[in-house]
Amino acid sequence: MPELPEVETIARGLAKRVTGDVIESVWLGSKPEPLKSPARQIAATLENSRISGVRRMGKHIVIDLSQSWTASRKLRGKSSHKSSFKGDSHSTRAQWIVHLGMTGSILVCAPDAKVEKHTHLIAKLASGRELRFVDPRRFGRLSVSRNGDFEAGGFEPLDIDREEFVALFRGRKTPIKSALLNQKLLRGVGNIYADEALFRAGIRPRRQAASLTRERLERLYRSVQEVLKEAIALGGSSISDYVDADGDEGFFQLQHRVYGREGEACLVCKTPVKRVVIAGRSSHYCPRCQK
DNA sequence: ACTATTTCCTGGATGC
DNA sequence: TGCATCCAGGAAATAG
Repeated sequence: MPELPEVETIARGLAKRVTGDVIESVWLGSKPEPLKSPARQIAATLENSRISGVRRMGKHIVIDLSQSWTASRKLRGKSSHKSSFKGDSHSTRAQWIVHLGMTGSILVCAPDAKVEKHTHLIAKLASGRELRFVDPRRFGRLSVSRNGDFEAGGFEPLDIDREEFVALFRGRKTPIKSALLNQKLLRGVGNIYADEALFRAGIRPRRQAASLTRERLERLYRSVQEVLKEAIALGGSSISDYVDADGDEGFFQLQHRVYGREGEACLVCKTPVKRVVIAGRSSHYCPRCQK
């Protein structure tokens, strides 16, 4: 389940492998697609575009696209005044936005590689390779922004400053766990890292957000950043079948202190880890260490 | 304006 | 062994 550290890892891997390549053609599966933009618009935006970079925003992968000069000519005809700007690709900036949902993955592979079940999009690259979007559970979403102005919602957890972070929870009656998962507040924190950050901060997931003191929230701020940074350094958490763009697994799952450890001894005090359901999400915590 | 609940989807695990 | 049922999760939609 890709959250911020996994998406960061994937985006970095993709950036390394496909930056500079050109998407020559796009195939979209015929079934109802997990798309947010119309299929025609996605294909039209991607085709003949050069990948100028890949980055992460929250849990979204943003693939920056620029129309190459030759592609412009091919599309618009040689008389098009649009393509006569001085070789500056910035004016045809667009974005391909990928949300992996639960089970989505982006693969870079050879064209003769077996097409996996649940492949929804294949982009043929000028280098001869293919970029494929596979998502069995179809919670992932593809979209495009034609003018490159995609906005992902709340604050980046690793960029937000302490005061902004504290202010996020002011007056919120919702459980702190739910607030951490709310992408309109913070973008990129998911179930695993919310539980892990709350454990490190010594806060129970059900605690009403507004009831936390400034000191508690400052500790949570440090915990969120710490856990995300450590996870990124280890390539994310490989739960179920997550692998990065190179097919490598992450190792942060070995560092989980509460997530997925229901009934096991707390690593600090040996009390069995509890699991409760908050907002439909399983939440793990130590009843002794977290108040 | 908020908050809580339901829905989408499929593979893997569990139960009888 | 086989079939049914449950569960996981992010975020949009819906309900309160």
